[in-house]
Amino acid sequence: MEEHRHVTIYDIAKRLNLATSTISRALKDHHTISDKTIKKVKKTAEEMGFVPNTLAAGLRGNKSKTIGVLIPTITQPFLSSLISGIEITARKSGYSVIIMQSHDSYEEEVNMTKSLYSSRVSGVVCSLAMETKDTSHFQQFSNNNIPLVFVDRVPKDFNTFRVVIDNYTAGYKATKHLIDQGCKRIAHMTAGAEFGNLYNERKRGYIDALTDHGLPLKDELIINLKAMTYDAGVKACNKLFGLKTLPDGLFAPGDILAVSAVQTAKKKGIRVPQDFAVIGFNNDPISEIIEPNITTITHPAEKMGKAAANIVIDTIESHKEEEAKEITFLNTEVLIRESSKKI
Amino acid sequence: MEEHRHVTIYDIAKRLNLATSTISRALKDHHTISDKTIKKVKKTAEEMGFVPNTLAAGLRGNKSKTIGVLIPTITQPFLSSLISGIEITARKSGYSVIIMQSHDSYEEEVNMTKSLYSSRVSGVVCSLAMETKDTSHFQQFSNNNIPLVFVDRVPKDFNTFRVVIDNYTAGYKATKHLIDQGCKRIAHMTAGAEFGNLYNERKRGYIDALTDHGLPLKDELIINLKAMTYDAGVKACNKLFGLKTLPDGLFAPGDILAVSAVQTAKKKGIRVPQDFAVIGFNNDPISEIIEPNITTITHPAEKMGKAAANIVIDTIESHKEEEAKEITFLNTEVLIRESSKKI
DNA sequence: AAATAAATTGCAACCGATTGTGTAAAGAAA
DNA sequence: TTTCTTTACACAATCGGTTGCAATTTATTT
Repeated sequence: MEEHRHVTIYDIAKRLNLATSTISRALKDHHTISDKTIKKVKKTAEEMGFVPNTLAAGLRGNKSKTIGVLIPTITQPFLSSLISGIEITARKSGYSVIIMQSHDSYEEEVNMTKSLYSSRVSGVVCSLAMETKDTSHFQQFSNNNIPLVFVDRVPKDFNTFRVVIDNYTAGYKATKHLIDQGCKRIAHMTAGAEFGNLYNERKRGYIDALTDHGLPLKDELIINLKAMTYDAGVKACNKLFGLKTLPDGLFAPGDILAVSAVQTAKKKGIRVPQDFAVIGFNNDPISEIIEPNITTITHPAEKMGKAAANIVIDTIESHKEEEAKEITFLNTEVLIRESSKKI
Repeated sequence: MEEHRHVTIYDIAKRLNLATSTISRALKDHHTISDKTIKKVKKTAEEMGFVPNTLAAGLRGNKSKTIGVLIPTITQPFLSSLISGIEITARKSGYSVIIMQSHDSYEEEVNMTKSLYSSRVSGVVCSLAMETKDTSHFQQFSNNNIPLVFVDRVPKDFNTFRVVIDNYTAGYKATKHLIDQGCKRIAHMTAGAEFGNLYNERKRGYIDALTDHGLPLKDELIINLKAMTYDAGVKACNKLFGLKTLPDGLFAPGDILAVSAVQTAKKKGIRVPQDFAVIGFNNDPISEIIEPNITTITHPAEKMGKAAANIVIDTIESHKEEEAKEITFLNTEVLIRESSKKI
């Protein structure tokens, strides 16, 4: 195999008897270069098969036209859609996307922030690992003017951009929907106190909705899960279905949990939605395939990705030093399907 | 906000009164540097908050410790698992992963290969876009000694590494399984002639299995789909269920199609598996959640990703010029669940 | 103690694009 | 024709690690 050497602007310069600076400028339509030269340079570059070396450009400018994405895992519908949104938006503006999975480990997350910084990413989009309770490892980005956007699972005490849904309101709406359907004993699953306070917020919404509508809050109906998995959901349901008085509704803060509930109920002969109305969260693909279809709260994953990427890019390209680090709230909706339709 | 300046090896060198070359070598435990110096340098680097600039290193060495991943889309269980495998393996060896989605567009794919080349990725893992019929845009990698591995949807006439499953055998096994269950009229869905000959292979397996077991091959039982979507599956099933003699089995080359078949059958009052046995492909999460559970062919996505990444990394680090570009076959299995159990 | 070998560290070019500043050429105004 | 502008391009430093080779110091041998 012949060792082709990469074609550089030096090669073009030599061929055309021009300076490399002229080549560089001509290739990006700099106004100080004549049209004639620009045309000539571009043509020659094309002919010679020139492909710019972004490493060199990045080194010089100390930025790489790259967005780092740091998330717990990509094999999860919500997160892969999120990434998809980021990638599509980034690409439109000529940015590449580097992906790293923390697998919900704090230690990995810390290492990965170092890697990303080391790669001189132009910006970072992150959804925090479950384990993370301290975000000082993100300080290096803020300190060096690298835009940082947290998505979905965000820290509460860190001054950066955030793209989220209003989990409190979503939780409230979900619960209210069940109440509207006539449910009186609505169960809820949640995750233990966590740093990114997403499940706590949903739970707050649940509690307030109950209270506002004169329903009692029963501890036995709130199940704390360690993991948001199918099996954990089944276990929780078995506990619920073991109560003296059964619940007549469930607000599950994740579709996979809702699915496990629907199926566990079926097995016990509990009819969904007649005896037991279920609402999930996320609008995962499975929620509209399972039978009965699951009523859920939409979670605009791809939109959130696009929004996050746009914030990163805008911040980079606006060159503003001190920026207002706003929180972007995206809208969620109750997507009514069969699993909750009592009326 | 104060503009922190990145700490460089020059800063460390100045502080310790050493040459930058010494710093550089000390940081990577070069044998010509004394232990004392190494320790001193590392300690100072740590104190000063030094983070190596991989762009600079990459520029010098003309490689970026980055693996480019070019796939149709990441929001698909098989592909996101594939990426996950790549990312995990890459990371272990200190490589980053850049993701790009072609969205099955040939034009996008071409542009993305340019981007990847421009970023001087150390290697590339790719699953071809549906539209792609010509792979000359990948030549730039081969020409420049950048390892290229195709996964799953691979070209047949391009001399590179490939990581695949044996689709023919898988198709054969799937069909054989239905035959073993007593099916006599087995339907099949497939995709029109495509470049990455994956569905054709599965179909070949289907045909040979029928033939080998003395079953007639009926054109009416083979449905050609344009897209492998739920809706396309429903439509195809309606066609099947409109035949004078109904099929008693279906080999769907994707779980989503199998799901659509199971549900369509249910609606028509056709019992699965008693009247109609179904086997899918991929072992997508949904296949074990839907009721009845779907018998499927395992498709080791994460393993394939790991294998592909390992090939890339091994090739880079072995520095071999002329390498045998083998095809790696990963194993698939029939995962028997309820949707096919007639006996 | 002299000489040779071995262990350390320094020097400087290099990767390739970018960009501030300087200069020559061409055109306009005086 | 001379001077002042523009216009078009060249020079050279720069980004920050890496690495071949030279130089210096230290250790070992005779």
